[in-house]
Amino acid sequence: MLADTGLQRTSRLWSTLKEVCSLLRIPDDASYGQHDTLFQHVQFKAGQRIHTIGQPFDMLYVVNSGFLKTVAIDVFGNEQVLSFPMKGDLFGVDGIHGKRYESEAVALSNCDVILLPFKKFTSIGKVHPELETAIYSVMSRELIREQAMVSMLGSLSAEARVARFLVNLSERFAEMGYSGRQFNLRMTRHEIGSYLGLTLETVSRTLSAFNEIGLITVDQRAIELKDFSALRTLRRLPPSRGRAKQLAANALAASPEGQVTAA
Amino acid sequence: MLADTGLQRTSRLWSTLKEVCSLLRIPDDASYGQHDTLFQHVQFKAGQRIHTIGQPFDMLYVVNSGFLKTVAIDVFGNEQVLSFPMKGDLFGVDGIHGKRYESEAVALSNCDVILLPFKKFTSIGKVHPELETAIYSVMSRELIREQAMVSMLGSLSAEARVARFLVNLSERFAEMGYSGRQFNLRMTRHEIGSYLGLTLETVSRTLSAFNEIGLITVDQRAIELKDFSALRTLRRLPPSRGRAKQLAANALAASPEGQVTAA
DNA sequence: CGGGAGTTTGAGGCAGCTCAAGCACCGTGG
DNA sequence: CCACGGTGCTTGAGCTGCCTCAAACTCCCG
Repeated sequence: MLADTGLQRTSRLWSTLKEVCSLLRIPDDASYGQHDTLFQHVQFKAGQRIHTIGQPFDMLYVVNSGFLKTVAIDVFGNEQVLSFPMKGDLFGVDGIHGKRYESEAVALSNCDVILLPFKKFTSIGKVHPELETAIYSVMSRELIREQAMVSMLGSLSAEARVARFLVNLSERFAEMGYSGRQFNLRMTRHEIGSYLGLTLETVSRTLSAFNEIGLITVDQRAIELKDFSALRTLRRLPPSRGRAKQLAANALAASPEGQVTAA
Repeated sequence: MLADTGLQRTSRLWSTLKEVCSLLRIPDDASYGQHDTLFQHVQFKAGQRIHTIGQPFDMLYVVNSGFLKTVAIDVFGNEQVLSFPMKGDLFGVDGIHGKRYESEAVALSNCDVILLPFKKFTSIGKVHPELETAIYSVMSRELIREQAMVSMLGSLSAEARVARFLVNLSERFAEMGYSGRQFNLRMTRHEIGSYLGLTLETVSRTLSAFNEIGLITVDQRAIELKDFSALRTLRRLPPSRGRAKQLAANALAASPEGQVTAA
């Protein structure tokens, strides 16, 4: 089953339905307490795969701690990062339809992941109508997330994408009880670029540019957000000194022999 | 069956569960026949809105005939086309999570749409376990579709996106029993561009380029696919349009009547 | 201390965008 | 019937944001 994809020794930790729901930010229901079903935790080390493309689907997964990425591989063999699941996120949903996972999930750090055997989970849903609705709700949430990604990739500039990425990360960290101002990236520039539809160089340059104009400070993986609201609303960077010079040079080059513009 | 793909004026007013499932391409189940619940059809004229952003959610929708678009509107008021639902497609799913629709759905042609009151629909799911699984499956399918979009927007060139768009459309038309070779686009260049993360000019130019090198013929909304497999595997057009023309000319020069000089 | 993976930065090129102009199509009203 | 206006489509020309290629630097780990 999971053995070949790097299953670590099974932890002795188990979670109740109530705990799982709380993790997933699902509205609680008193009746869940009655259920004595326990869900198993599994530990993964950085780099290990939780599931791979084409592997038969039988589980959903919820992140209890740690950081992961999910990756699609297109027809031409290119990897594309689809999401960075972290505490409270559900993944594996894309396996439901075709009975096989359509993406792969990789641990970016040591992780603690809760297994939700799909059949078992949905059968509990029949006993607890609230849970069933909640499952639909979580899947809907995932869909909305993907729609937001599509929207972002379809219309935002590189700077705006990176800015939103930082803001989203910050909010996630804050939700998890960490600082939303200072944090360490868990992924490489390459992975961020893949996620945002940019090259790693563009990501690096954009972060450096944000750093230069005081929106953030960045040192390798360490990030500090300095101007949250500017990041939030950023659409396009103001002309840099370099670009300003360039524009000024162009303007000067044009004016001497050019016509005088009427006021 | 519902195979009457004809005009809306004679369309049926109600469908059985069995018919809805068949439309959705959900594995059938004999027990559905027992259910006497009927689902209402509603007709929309081109341009009419089925639901708008922020409107309270209570229904899912299935397209019985006609063509629609779903649109997100981002923070800055920009429209972004998210999908082009057509016969057999489900939409409205993004409303489940927040109890309000996150996107709006607009009819591109006259449409016949089946209403699925969410509460009623899921409560039937409790009686028919197969149906419940099927609902999960359809939602999972939608998620996979969005993932594919993200993947496309993140990594493919303009030409590849347009080519895939045509191929996907073609396959959908074929599934619906129409010709997959010749069809009319139901959406504007602007809408296609928004969907693919391109400008309308780029869409237009790309279609013209495909036309010039013989992959398709295009005249306004009328499309004919000439080289399906080339469209399928197309990654990037030869370097520039100029050179593309050149190459096309060279290729044609090899065949008898192929003497073509660059314009 | 050496090697590999990740990051930064520069220089230059090109795909796709912007701006602009003209054409095609279609419904409406004279 | 045609004139007319509005919407959508095509095509051109120029620009630029992001990519590509390349080199050097940092950090980590054995």
